[in-house]
Amino acid sequence: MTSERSVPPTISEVAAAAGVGRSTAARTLGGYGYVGQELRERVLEAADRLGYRANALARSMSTGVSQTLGVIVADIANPFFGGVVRGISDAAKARGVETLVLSTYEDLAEEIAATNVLIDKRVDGIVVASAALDAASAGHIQEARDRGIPVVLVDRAVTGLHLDAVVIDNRDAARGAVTRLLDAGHRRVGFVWGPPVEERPRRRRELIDLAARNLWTDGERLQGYLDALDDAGMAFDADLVMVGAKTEEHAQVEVERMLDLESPPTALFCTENDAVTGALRALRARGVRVGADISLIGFDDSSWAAVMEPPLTMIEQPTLALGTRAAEVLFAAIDGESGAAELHTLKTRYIERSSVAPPPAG
Amino acid sequence: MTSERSVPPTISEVAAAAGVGRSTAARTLGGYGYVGQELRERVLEAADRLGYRANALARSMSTGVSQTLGVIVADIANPFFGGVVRGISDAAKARGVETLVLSTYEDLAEEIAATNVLIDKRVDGIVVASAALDAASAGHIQEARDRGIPVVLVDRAVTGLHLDAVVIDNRDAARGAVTRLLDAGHRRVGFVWGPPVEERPRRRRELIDLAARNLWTDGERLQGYLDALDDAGMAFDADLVMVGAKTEEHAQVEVERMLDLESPPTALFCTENDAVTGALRALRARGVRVGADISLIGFDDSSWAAVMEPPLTMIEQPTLALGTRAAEVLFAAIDGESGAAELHTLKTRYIERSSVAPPPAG
DNA sequence: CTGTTAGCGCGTTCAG
DNA sequence: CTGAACGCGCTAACAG
Repeated sequence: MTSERSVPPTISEVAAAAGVGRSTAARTLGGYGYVGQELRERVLEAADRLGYRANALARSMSTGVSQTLGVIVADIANPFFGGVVRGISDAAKARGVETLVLSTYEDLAEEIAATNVLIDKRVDGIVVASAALDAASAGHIQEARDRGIPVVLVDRAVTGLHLDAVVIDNRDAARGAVTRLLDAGHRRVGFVWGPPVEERPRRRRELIDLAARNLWTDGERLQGYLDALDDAGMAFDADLVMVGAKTEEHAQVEVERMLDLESPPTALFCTENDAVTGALRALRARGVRVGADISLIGFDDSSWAAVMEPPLTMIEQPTLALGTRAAEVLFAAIDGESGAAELHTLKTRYIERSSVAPPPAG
Repeated sequence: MTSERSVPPTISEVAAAAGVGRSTAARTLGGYGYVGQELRERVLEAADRLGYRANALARSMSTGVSQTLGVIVADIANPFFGGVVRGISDAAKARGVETLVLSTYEDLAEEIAATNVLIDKRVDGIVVASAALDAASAGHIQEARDRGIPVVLVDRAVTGLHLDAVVIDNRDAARGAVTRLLDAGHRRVGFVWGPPVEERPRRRRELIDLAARNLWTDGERLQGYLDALDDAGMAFDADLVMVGAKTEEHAQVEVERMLDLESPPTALFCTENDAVTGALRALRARGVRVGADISLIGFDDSSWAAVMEPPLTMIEQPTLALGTRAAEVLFAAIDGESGAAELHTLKTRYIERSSVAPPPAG
């Protein structure tokens, strides 16, 4: 029976128990200012005996620092963001800072609400993978900045926002992957995942405009796809790009549609994990064999990709590094050491396995 | 140029701007007590004009309620916990409460540190998937309780701790899965994943003791495996259970070892996602075909399991429900509506696909 | 209905 | 080196 009390002891109680003034106790327990050897020990002993634990809330109130940073991502259950968040919180923990994570599920209204919550909680900084498409829809981010809270973007830069951003080389990665496909001899390469529009853009120009007005990652990857086509002097065929809802189910629908074309794709470039599984469902439904009848390259490597039949060639994103880098940039800003806003681009890794082969003869 | 100030306006400033007393402003902005129609509007207008936003820290200090709950899991990047956390934060958000997530990576020391942080931040409640094996190593959880912070366990109950816990029917699920394998005619069923001991337990009794002294989930699943064997009147063979590090790599090593036995398993029961991929690596390395040469059932369904060749039969865990339920139980405790500690068991779902077949003839 | 007053627990001058 | 006194921004009794 330790008969603990349900209300935690305050620093004053510790001081009383130790027979010293409040501020002497505060100084030793807070680790600042001068305290004599003897009193310090008495305070420590009393604190230990009473089970004293500083009230972080009260401390934050008077210091104005919460030792907490906020992270806003689309979906914490997505392994990609899981990795990013882990990277951030690892870096934060190393600095003695906690991490508050909020999910928005790609909803801008939720993102705004999340930002307000973080502002209200007086976090020391914010890392956000924003769903905002441009500066005009990023007022909430501007507001955080105006209130003196440093913000860094991760995974997705927002065009027009003069802010630090940590992203990967989406465009180059996509271009490289599609080029590999082209080099293997493919002339018909399907692009799987977004943009989320109803009408299929028929002209190259429309598609580029669309890319520019879309989520950073999607747009960049689409541009990379077009780059590769350009490099090879090939025309773009609207029928080979997926449009509509970005879900596994719809990816399947779109790939099945492509397979039914008169001149179906002989290779697929999938820009998301769910795009890969959706495409695989379509291939299975149509009895098309990966690596033999069709080639495939996906984004977001996962352990299962290596045990597929055949093992899938994938582009791996440095999720942890994305997070730790974002945290570093944020800490620099918090410490007032940051200069002009910068775009930090991390490299992806092309993992070659067995899902790419020359197109079937004929 | 909106020329925002970097220090946010306080409620007193709003009151001054509106020409009313602080508490009138506080009452309208805080949404409590009576305020006249006209003054209320003046306050609202002033607050809006100044861009007032309540300081949640200060509010928490005086109310003693932080409107925040803490969640401690092993690894936020693990899709399983990702789902649980999402379930919790969805339920929390619906209640206007925020969620603080901390990862421990299965390290008890980290878990204790995380608990202390949450106590210091005065969260209103804690949900934890604890790595503690018994009440003796769960002192930190007791301490939170002693300080009046409700705690509910999720995914893993801790034997000896008189606390609400929300878990799945691990033992039944394992027993059911292994029974299916046995019913299909298999006599040699390998158990893949844990316990993490050096020496392979030779007797059934030792294994049961081990199960009892291990992580809740692991132990229960192992018991279920033994149950199924008992039901079928079959003897347990120590060579068919994996021991050692719980990693994908080691699972591969252990499965390869099993395949090299004089009498290798004709079926595998994998109790984790990484156990499945590890096992698949081993099968690939040995040229053993799933569904033909060997049957397999895994835990933790994921979208990729459905597109494997053949599609994998899996046990799906209700991750979101686990989270929402844990949150509900926690809220009940916070509201003082909870009775005696209870073990809430959620059902898993057996998803039959094509990785189970009769053992090969011969 | 409204304004005044007193804390919440801690950090931080500022005399002693 | 120590302790008293004030303030952070807000809620909550309390009179008016």
